[in-house]
Amino acid sequence: MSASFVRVAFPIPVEETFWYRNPGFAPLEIGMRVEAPLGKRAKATGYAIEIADSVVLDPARIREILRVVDAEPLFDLEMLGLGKWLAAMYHCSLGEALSAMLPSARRERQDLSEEFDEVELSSSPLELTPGQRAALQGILAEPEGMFYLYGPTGTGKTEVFLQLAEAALAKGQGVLYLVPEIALTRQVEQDARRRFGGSCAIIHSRLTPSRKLAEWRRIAKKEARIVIGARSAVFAPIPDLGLIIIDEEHDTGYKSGTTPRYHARQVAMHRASLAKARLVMGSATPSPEAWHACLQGQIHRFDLATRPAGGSFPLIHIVDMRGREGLISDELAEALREAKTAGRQAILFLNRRGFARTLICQTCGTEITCKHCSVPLTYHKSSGRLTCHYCGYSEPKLLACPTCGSLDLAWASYGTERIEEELRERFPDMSLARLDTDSAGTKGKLEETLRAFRNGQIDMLVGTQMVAKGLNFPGVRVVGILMADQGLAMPDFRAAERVFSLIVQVAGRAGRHRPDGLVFVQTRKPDSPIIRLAAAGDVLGFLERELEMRRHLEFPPAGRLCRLVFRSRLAHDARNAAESAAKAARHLAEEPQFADIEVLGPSECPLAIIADNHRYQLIFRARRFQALQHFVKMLKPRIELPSSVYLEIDIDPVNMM
DNA sequence: AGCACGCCGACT
DNA sequence: GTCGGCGTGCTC
Repeated sequence: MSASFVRVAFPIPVEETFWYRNPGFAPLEIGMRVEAPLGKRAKATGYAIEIADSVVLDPARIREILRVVDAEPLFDLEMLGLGKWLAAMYHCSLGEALSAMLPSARRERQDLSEEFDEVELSSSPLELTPGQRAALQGILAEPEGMFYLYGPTGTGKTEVFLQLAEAALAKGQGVLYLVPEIALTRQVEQDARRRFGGSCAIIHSRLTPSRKLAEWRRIAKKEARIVIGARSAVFAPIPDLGLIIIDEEHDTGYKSGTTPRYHARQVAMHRASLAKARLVMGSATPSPEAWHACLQGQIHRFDLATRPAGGSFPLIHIVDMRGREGLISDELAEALREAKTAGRQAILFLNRRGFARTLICQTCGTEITCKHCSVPLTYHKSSGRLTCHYCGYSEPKLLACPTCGSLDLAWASYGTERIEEELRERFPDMSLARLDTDSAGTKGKLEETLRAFRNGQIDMLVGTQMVAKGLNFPGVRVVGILMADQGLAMPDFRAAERVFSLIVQVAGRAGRHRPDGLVFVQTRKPDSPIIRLAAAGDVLGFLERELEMRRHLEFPPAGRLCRLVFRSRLAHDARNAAESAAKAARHLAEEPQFADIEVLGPSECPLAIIADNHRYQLIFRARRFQALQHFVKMLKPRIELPSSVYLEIDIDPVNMM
């Protein structure tokens, strides 16, 4: 029997895959990981993607694999196909694609003991509103396709999702339930566990690798039939997939920020269509992309309008903060006191953590910025340091301006820490907790804060986006949105979309169970159409306006974008590479087949330096996605990069900074 | 990516 | 005179 050969894809930014001889110490199948020498590296872990008895390659060049990592394959041919699709779609290597899809544990987990907490299977399906019933029946009437549940917070999308899941499970189908971030898996997990017991699996990137692999195996073996997870769970190996749910569809957490920069919604669409499964998305503030697809008839939309828990939509006031001192308006302060008197609670939202966004020299105007990134440092009073929210660099608080030596340094704007302090001074009799990534710290503390707030032991919760998403607190009457226009001025065409959905989502925290919610939108831009539409809860108005603007500018969904970022320690290298790539791109775009392609740039990225890397960008815009993809594919080998420059390719970029 | 080779500055 | 900086080139 001749020695067999195995083709291996490595998670490196290189298109090629590599053949090795298999000495045959352990059984080897496609889908297993192997260790092998690679170039000057003694060993690297890659994925077996093909096995053959012979190869057309100089035998002298072929090396042997060192070890087979897995006892059972991690992926089958179907998943391999998905990996190839992912690599082609997002212009990365197959190994990089597989590495993003698969768990990375070095060894199989031995003990599966702590798997299940005892759960009572008490909760049964709830009575549905007419809107919920129409959606459920409408979706179940179609064997496959894409659907959207559009409805304000509290109108019971989750219950429809759960009943759809129940119907799929009853037919023996697997279910994938995606949520935008890890913090939200717990709530859905509890609901689903109560309803479906041990057939749930949880997948997200903060599981330990061995735990993740154990969940992966349970899913592949059909021991778990409903998978709940954040972005990466979209790759879970669910046999007979019948339903994919995307909760909070508009959330940017579904877009990966590292190579491959995939969008879980895009992957889910692809998987659903391959598996002939239903894809059901939902949000109170749909993304313009999804809304456009609804209008085009690609997605079938159902509207939910009433709150089953008996709440009603809150009364929203815009508070003009121009010419006012301090951060809490008198109107809001009064409402906070009234809520306290009535035994109710309040949430204050500010989308910036820390104490203050940097120091500004009052004499020369110098802003204290990060040494390694082109962003202002944020002062954290708890640590007494100025910290960079991009690279983590921090330094002690300065006493004098580094430019002119002036001692007259002042805080520019606020963060949640500073609000917390101001509120403690102003409302000494009220209890207060802060919720952001700094205060969350350990997992236990976050959950303790949330529990205490839910039980009414805390009067006010101050926080960043973390308070905005998915959390359901029955006692909340008042919501204050501080500096609501913050983020609108960002040089990013999605800035309006983000500010709008945040305001609407935060406002939705008020009065979910009682019809007396009060929301204060504090802003220095009370006339901004975005703020006005958000305060009016006019989601349709916003989407109409936004889609009109996107059409006008040919931004997504009217056109599609691809963004190339060239980064290097050396500014001129990054710049030169971007410029020569732009030249090559413009040359290629002259071909008739690429008449649709527009080349924008190169230009410095809005965040010109991150962690000492200088960044230049090039943007391609096209109406036809196929043409754009083909263009990037043709262009890539024509881009010459010095090894000091790294190129990031971002299809449908979400973060334009 | 990661690892070694290779050619120019400050040290025992 | 070397130690070591990180630019460069390659990976079955």
